[in-house]
Amino acid sequence: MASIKDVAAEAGVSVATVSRALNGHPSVSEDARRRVSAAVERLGYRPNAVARSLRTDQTRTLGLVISDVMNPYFTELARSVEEEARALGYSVIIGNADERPDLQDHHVTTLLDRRIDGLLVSPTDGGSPGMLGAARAGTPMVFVDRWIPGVDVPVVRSDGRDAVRDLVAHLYALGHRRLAIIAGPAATTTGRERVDAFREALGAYGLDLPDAYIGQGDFQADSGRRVTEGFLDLAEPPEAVFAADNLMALGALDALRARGLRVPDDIALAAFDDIPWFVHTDPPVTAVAQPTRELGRAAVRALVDRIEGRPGESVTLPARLVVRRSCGEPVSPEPPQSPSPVRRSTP
Amino acid sequence: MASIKDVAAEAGVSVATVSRALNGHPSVSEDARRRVSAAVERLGYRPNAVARSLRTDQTRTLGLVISDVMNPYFTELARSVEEEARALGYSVIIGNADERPDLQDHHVTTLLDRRIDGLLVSPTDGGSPGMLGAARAGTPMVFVDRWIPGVDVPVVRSDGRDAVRDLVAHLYALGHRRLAIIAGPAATTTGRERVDAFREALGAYGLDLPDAYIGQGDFQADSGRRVTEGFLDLAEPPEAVFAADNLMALGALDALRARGLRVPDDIALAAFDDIPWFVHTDPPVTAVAQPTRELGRAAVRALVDRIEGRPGESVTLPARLVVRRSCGEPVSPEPPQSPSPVRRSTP
DNA sequence: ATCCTCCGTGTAATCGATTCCACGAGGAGG
DNA sequence: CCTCCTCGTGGAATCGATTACACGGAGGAT
Repeated sequence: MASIKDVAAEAGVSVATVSRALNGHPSVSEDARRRVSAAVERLGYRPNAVARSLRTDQTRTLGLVISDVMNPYFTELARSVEEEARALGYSVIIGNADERPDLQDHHVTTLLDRRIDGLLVSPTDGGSPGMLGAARAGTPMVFVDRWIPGVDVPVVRSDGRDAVRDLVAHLYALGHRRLAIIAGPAATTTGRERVDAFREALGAYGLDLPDAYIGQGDFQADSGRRVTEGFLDLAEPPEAVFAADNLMALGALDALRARGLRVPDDIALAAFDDIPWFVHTDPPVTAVAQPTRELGRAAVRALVDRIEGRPGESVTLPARLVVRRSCGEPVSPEPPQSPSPVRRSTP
Repeated sequence: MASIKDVAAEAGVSVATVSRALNGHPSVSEDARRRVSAAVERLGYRPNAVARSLRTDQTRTLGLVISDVMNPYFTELARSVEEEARALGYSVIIGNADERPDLQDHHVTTLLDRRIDGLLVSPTDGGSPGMLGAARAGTPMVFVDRWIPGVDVPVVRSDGRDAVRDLVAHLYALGHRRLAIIAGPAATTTGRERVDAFREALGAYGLDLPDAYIGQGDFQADSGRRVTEGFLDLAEPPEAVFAADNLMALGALDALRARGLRVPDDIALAAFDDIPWFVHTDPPVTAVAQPTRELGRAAVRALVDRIEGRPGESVTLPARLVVRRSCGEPVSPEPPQSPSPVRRSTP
């Protein structure tokens, strides 16, 4: 592979001039510029990004450590992150943690060793030593989707509280009273928040959320299956099940089908995170949709701000309820705008 | 960030000794080794992978340029690639080409600039200049899923011919005679092969595949929708539609639903590439399943073989038909093993 | 004519690792 | 006691870029 020296020799100038010509430095004569371009062309020269990174101490690369790539929500997030990063002149290296803290740590370490310019993380747990160390050491960092309380890092996420309230209103209107939730891991913020939002919304209707109706899942399909089976074995099974992510909803659907139960006639189902396939499941699944694309873009912008010395702010975007048929036939033809009886201030 | 010099100073030895100690070189005294470890520990030192790569001319990184990450098939492929690579001590940088040749080229170039050790590609088109150049220049490279004829690079893929024959047999047994296909881009091998396999299987039943029953798609949901609408507008619409990938099947499902058609009663549907969601669509979709995980692993092994100087062989794995309800009720309780009347030699 | 600026260019230091080569100490063998 | 190895170690070159600094020449001001 041709190096800058070869180009210099070919163009009959010094490496310094080649470098300057290539980087658009002003003080290079038109003549030199042309000869360099010609030499580059002839040799098929491409600058070695590794050498450049070593010298400049920047890789123009972002690390993205994601909880689970197989989850369509995160796939879409990853995609929008890459898009926005590319638009800003950065590459992205994705690490898939598979909801495993040890893998998450492995990726964080590897990315840091590669001297990425900044790190985007949706933490699997309360924070591995490697990650906390990086945050403390001042590596530009932004949490996306999930975050770790007490760590001073901008957070880009979506707030599902209103949408969950809309969902409970929707379920209530359809006559459901015994509502259960398949929760995510308590170690994650999204795991806890969604349960809290659900309980709070229930409270507004005078319903409570007994422990038996809180199933502990791990954001994977299998756990959705297992928890749902537990619900069905209860003396008084729930009338509606809310899965805290789309994969667990898939598992729940599996379990219900295995028992020969019909949705929504025998039991209602809703999910957090909307995905294209929910339109085509049997029945189409009512879900809380996050503005995934915007989340990814906002996260990248916040991170690049940090990298380039600007503040880099936290962003919270609202989620919204998408009503389909899995909780019962929609009551009215128009989508419920905000049917909750307990209004929040909405200026 | 602490460098090897800091470690050397802290341990009271030279940088050469630190390097040797860290890389398990034999001729380092037990004493020096201990002092280096202690210094590393105290400083929280991590070797700079960028500097190491520059010197050793290897990054221990693989590039994966994928046609479309949002396609669950490719997501799973990417995941298994990363897993196997990690097991072999490599990292993976994924580039999403989004079925766009220009983006594919962008990623290939970027990855090459970063001096990745090897490249895994599922080409979007007939081969962009950058990619062909890399192949010619001797960059270790392996094609996965799709390939480019005439380029001397190992190919890891799955052969759907038998499975497509099984599918046609299945459709025939259910009484369908007018069979159409939503094809992938003719520029891709998988796009062409699946049509060829389909036509060949049809031939075995004395059926032919008129041009009107070959819809030109691009492996994206929208094209599946569009092509399906075209089929339905025909004077004699097909009785069964075979989508050459899962996303186009999703689009087809959309279009059918929009027209108020029932699957499989009004029209049958099948897809290439099986995904978890097909179990839960309405109706569950009959599909040709590729051994995706094995494909990813085999591809990485072939590539690493090349990188490390071993031959690196092409691999072709068989796909298999998974019958569900979207083509009609399965005729027999047992899965069709190979119901095709035209037997191939199967020793 | 002299001095000062500015412009274009080249030389060389630098980034953080790996690794070739040389060197001194110590042990074995003659 | 001398020579020859072996072992552990350090000095310095090297990878391919960027960039501070120096320098020569041209042109303008005095």
